[in-house]
Amino acid sequence: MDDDYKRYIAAQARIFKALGHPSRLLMVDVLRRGEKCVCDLQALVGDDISTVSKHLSVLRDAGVVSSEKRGTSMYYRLTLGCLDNFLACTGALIEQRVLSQVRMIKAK
Amino acid sequence: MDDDYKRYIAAQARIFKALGHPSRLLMVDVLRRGEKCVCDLQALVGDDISTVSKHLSVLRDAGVVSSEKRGTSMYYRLTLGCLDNFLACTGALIEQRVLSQVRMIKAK
DNA sequence: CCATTTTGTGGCTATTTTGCCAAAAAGTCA
DNA sequence: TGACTTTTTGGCAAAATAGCCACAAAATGG
Repeated sequence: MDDDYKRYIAAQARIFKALGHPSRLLMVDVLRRGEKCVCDLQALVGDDISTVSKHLSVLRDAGVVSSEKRGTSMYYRLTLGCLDNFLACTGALIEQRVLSQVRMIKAK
Repeated sequence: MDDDYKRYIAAQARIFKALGHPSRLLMVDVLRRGEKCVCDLQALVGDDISTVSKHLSVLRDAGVVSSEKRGTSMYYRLTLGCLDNFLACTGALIEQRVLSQVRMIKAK
């Protein structure tokens, strides 16, 4: 029971971990607006395409995205929902922290 | 502009990264129900207390939690909102993946 | 069939993260 | 003050991650 709970949390942590890299979150953010091929995502993040491919496999293994081959290209789409709302919250947290840093600087 | 966007995404990725460790997500999950002292959280995850302390500093640096000393103990509380909703979504994703694995096993 | 395009893998090094122990801070209580 | 409690920090070794290059796989077009 408690062991199941820990396993469940570990599975969720894996999803957060997959999202916890700038290039991967950038790709996921763009995928919110619709599917993209690897080449598009490679142009977006600017890394070597093999690096992008490995990042995408991390996201796929975590279940965050799914892929489908059509013609010569592989298309990735988002499978994780609730991101709009949550990213708004993390964004608010970031805004808030920036503001508090500004206040700290002013208080000097 | 595009550079600011990348910085913003990187700041958000830092939050996901902080949540992307089983022990840290476990503590955060419990903190949803109210503040806890370090000793409580240490008992929860079972690691050395110095390890727990470092995990907490990662969460604090990312802005996910805040801390306050009262008496002899340090109390941590959650500062990031929207977690209930998002964890429900990641949970649904995990359920769905488990089910699809069961189907794959049965299909053999 | 062969050349080309697109994506994934293997292998490697550099960097980062993790988690423990020991010790330092910072309070608290007698 | 001095012993004790709670938490943090420094330092270290093991493990994991990131990102590049070279090459393999798979599909397409001529």
